[in-house]
Amino acid sequence: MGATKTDLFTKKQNEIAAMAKAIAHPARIAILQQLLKTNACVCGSLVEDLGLAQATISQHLKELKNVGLIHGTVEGTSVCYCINTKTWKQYQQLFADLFIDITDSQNCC
Amino acid sequence: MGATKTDLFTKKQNEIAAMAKAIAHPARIAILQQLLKTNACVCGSLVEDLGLAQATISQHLKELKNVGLIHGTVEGTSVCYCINTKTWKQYQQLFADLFIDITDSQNCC
DNA sequence: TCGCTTGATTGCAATATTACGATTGATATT
DNA sequence: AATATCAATCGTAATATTGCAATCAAGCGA
Repeated sequence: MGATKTDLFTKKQNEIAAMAKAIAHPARIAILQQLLKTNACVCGSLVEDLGLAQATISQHLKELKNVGLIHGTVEGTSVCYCINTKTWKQYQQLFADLFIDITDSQNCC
Repeated sequence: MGATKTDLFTKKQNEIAAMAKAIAHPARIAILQQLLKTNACVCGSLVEDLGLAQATISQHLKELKNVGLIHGTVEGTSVCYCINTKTWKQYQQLFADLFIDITDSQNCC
């Protein structure tokens, strides 16, 4: 017990859940918004901006990297992060597909 | 430690994260898709469909109810669940806003 | 009323997540 | 080479989530 029973669900369902989990934390939302806003790679300045410890930020960045939403390139001692446009568009599409248009008539109770 | 430091983030960021968390589990995705597909309220038959224990399904339904994505009405001994159209549209809008269009030129590294 | 069915709740065990201090590895700078 | 800086990783503690058996509560039919 305790672990999600992924074998009961379709590959797609597990995939959607994993993608949602990646953005299911305010720090990761904040990181993504910061990357969108500054357009460029803010790298380590995210630590000052967010107010979390360096180790914690690094952990969140790793998760975002794992699902491919961002990628980082080493620049000297610092690392530059930015949105992965391709994956970003996939997320856009996936959530649009999930929250498909629904008519009020479908509502039954 | 261990708990999310919500006070560090904006209300909106916490809200988005909470919404994402609500759909960050394959069972809840499966429930929503089933409700969309059958159009009507499948109620307790979700238990047979998904293969999880009744208590577990009930718990997931409760979470979906908590964020307002579904609502249930008692019909005799059974309970009829369906999508909450209003909240559904809010989710649709919120994720569309988050995954805003991005141009490849914004990509810097 | 008495059972039967349905679904919510409780209590518990297993696992996952969040957060951070401390350390490590890599690259600049002096 | 010695030192400083940045970010990843390790180890650990606290908290959250997942899942289920068992129980509870409400409505229905005989």
